[in-house]
Amino acid sequence: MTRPIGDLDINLLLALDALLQDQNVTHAAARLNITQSALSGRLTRLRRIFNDPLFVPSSSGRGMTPTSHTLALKPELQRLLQQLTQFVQSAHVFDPATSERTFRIAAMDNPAAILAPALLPLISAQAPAVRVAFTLPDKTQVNGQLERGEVDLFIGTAQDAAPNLIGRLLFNEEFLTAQRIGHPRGTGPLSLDTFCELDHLLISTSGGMFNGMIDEALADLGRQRRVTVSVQSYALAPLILNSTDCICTLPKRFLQRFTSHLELFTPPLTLDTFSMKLFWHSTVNADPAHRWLRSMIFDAVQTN
DNA sequence: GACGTCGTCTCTAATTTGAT
DNA sequence: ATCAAATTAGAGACGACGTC
Repeated sequence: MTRPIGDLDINLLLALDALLQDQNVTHAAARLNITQSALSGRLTRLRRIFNDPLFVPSSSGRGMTPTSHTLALKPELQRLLQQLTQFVQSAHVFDPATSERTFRIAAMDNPAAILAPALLPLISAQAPAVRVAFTLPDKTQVNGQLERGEVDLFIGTAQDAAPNLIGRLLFNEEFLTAQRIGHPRGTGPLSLDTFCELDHLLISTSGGMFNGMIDEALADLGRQRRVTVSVQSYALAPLILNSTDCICTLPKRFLQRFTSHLELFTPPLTLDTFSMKLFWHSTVNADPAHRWLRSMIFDAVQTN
């Protein structure tokens, strides 16, 4: 009965490989830089694991001859050792040109829309076989996903990230108001009165809400607006603005992607700015592949 | 988290065994 | 007698576990 592979360690595989090369315990031990006795002990353990003598004394009385079982193991052993060598090297080296790695970035479609157009050409130029998956973050799950390695990076605000994550500023963001080109109310900046009279589109990332930070800012001024459409996805906003008379107040960098269809102007009230940050877990901080991906993202932000 | 104890494993050096 | 492999004894390293 063969023993479970839990008894097997890499040193035993290296011993078997050395014995196959030298077919002599003393010479193989010298190759491995251990004593003949130590290699003899390893051979004993290999024999127990494989339930086979593996090597028998040569008829000449000098050296050991591999059994047919050992010779059958040889090609797979060499493949295994080659794969182990590559596995160890891959932990220290990341080659974008040959990597087929898939990176997962959790980001709302606002920062994804800002980053992806600049980021993806940078990545494909250096790493043609690398794949990137942008996923919508579940704020209750994303910290655990980062810790478990299910997500590589999270792009969001500090309030959405756990304090133990490593975070770096990507950009500071301010708000602009957008309306479709040809809007019946005319062009140019809005007065606060007109702003409050028009229909508004609101993006509710949690879904279904009709009030947000802008409504709170208006309330501080003793004013209110009318939100007639609430959507959960940023991607819908330009489409709806383009086909209705709604106006919408959204992050500047996002809206600037759609200036061919939308007219943008400064909102008629003071709104807080916010910081968009990149977050990752400390377990991947030194990972060469992660470092490369983070550098790509910071480069992409610079070009925005 | 630091520390001590215990059991297991692996090593070396010395010795034994077996083939020629 | 010589050479090579196997075995044995003892030492050290290491992990698991319990205690503080």
